[in-house]
Amino acid sequence: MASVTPAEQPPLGLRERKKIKTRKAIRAATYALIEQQGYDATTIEQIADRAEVSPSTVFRYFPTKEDIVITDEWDPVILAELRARPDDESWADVLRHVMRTALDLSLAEEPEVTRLRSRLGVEVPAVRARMMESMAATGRLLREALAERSGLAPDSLELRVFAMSVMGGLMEVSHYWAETGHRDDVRELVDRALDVLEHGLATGKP
Amino acid sequence: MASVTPAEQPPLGLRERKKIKTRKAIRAATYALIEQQGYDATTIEQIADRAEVSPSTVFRYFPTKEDIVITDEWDPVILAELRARPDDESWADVLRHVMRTALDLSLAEEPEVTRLRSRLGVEVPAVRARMMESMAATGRLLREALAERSGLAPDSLELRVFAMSVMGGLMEVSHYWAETGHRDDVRELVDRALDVLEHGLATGKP
DNA sequence: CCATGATTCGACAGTAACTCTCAATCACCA
DNA sequence: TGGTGATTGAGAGTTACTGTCGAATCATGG
Repeated sequence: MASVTPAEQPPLGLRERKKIKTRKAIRAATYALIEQQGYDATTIEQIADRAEVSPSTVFRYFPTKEDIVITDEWDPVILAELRARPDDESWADVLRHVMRTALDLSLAEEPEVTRLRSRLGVEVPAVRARMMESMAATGRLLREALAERSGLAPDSLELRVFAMSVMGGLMEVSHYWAETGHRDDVRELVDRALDVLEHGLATGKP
Repeated sequence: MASVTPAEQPPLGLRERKKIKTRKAIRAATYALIEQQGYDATTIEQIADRAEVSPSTVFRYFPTKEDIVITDEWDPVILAELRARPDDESWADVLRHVMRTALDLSLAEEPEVTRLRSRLGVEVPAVRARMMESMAATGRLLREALAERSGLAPDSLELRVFAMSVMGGLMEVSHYWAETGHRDDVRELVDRALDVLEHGLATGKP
């Protein structure tokens, strides 16, 4: 695999490099503090101290406290992956593939963070809220892709409902994963979820 | 119809009556202020003033500002309706019926509020977040009902995913309704959404 | 190598949502 | 009517977040 990393190759100036470093420092500080104190008990001031920046800088990098936790850099990757799938593949298979890629990357790069994040998604309402926002955003991406694939208008009620229902289902997978401490089989969970989304509920009664 | 109103019949004491009045006053004040100033510009203090209570009282009645906007009293009604449907009805029909009842009630009782609420759902992130929370809660109700109906465990991944995906789809209907100023045909929108959720996307290609 | 212009940073002040506490008031019941 | 427990109001405190303003830092052209 030829460099499957989040971002860019352009020769990045010193300024940019510093920015990335601060960004990372803030996120690392946040994760560490949350691990040992919990989310609410962790204040922006503490984060700033630990990351060796001023509180104002923290806000310059992340609009809200929740964003420090949930922001990641996979969206462009996902989008690319989404567009790269063959035209005749069913949406479920496309999603299966895309989700698998995203999960693999995320789990490989920073496994504890991935877990912590999904745990916070169940435990802290504010974080959950922010996650749903970003889920809705991804839903909009998804419906663009599905529009091309299905020939439906991207803003038709049908497509919108469909995309959001898929995202809702996938979000539930994350919660389920966090609640029932399953280990590495998130991907299996995703597969099962996509089966449900594709074929509907397999009820006991016919 | 014999009194299809949110709540109770027991002879309510003066204390209870006052509580209900204050609650209503706070909500009314909030809606009025938001109509004329917008959500963010409206502070709790203003709401308290207008409702002729103290700010602390406002917080006593509603945990957050968003709750003042989105709280309603239909959940018990919905739940009852959900359980009352015949056993052999398909989940889609059950939902169709329940949603229709809820919408009819809500639109009949306070049409402007219903519209405003769904508008705020698109415009104000915090409100949207709170709506999704309550949507998730309703999703849990839904999956209880679906569990009885389908024979699946209420906390099985499959059922959870299914319920949340349905709720996601329905939430999108509300957003769609708010964005495209459709008039009275929310119910038609719901019908179309449920068709999608039941049968999947009707794509252009076979 | 230095001046210039653009960013970025830290410090500070301000707002508003929420929390807690305590004393005063009020509805209910004997 | 007097006691009692619930409800309220006032106030002070915490914290996330916003805006502004010089100072410091850095990329760039001469």
